[in-house]
Amino acid sequence: MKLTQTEMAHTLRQAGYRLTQPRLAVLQVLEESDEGLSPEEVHQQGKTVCVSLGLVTVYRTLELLAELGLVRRVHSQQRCHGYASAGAARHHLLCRGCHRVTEFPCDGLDDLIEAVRRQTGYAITEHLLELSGVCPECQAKSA
Amino acid sequence: MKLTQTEMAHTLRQAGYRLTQPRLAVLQVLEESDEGLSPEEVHQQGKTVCVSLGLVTVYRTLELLAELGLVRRVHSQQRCHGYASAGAARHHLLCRGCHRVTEFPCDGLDDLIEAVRRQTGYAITEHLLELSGVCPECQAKSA
DNA sequence: CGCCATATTGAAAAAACCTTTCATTAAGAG
DNA sequence: CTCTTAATGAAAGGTTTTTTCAATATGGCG
Repeated sequence: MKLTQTEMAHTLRQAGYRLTQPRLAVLQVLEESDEGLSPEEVHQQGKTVCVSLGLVTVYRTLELLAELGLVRRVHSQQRCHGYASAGAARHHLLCRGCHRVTEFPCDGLDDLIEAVRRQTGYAITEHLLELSGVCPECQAKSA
Repeated sequence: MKLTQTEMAHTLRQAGYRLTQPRLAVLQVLEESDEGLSPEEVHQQGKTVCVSLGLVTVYRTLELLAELGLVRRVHSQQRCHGYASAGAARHHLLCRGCHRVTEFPCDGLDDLIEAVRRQTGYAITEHLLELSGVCPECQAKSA
């Protein structure tokens, strides 16, 4: 279920931000698309809604919307360049404090994936599960 | 459980690649680190192992190692710039063919997360689950 | 309804990041 | 040890992202 532009606009106002044409344009583009878009793509499409829309504003708006949870970052294997040593598993646990990357045993995911395959018809070949939070050491430090 | 440099080196040779100083340096850096590293960071640390190591080689080596599964890409919320409209869920299903991003109902993940919390002591606040594969339409097209 | 304070914008410039090219080097088969 | 060629590093080229700053438009207030 997708958020409507109106709901998104409401959230923006609630958080004390102005409801500007460029922001509305970005919201509309994202709402209408069911692909993951790059800033450049949002910019191109957004200009059909708000002619003067600048790329810089797209960057700023996307960041803002992501902060407010109206938009999600999508991570493609093509475009991202952060690396960690790989063990057997492909499941990461990130610590927001020390940025450590751990891996964790991951049971029960296969069932979930099988269920999604049945429901959607997708042939699922890869998965990425990243949990993030605060590790015990950093919890202790901040206490 | 982390792969040792020796095991990694073995895999490289198996796949028909040469075992070069720069590659060993990158392997060693990644093995010794338990953080997600950027190419630049790998380069800096790698130069202490192989003085002549060039940044270009780091890029090439990381890509190669990722292909061989010796290294994983880690997706930080800071560095990546692909976006999609956010619905209620934070679970993406990507199609490799048409790059569509769908969301899927995700049951059973909470149990998994709770289990990880118990085992590791992490306070887990966020998660990202991305499945990727080929959607039914694209499967039909390529058949 | 129109004015004003200021958050927001867009353009340009700067910085960071990533890729391509190509002559040189070094791995490893023989 | 020699030779073939994969692999390297430096430089140049191209993108992508961020910073800066004057101009603009939003929305509260009269």
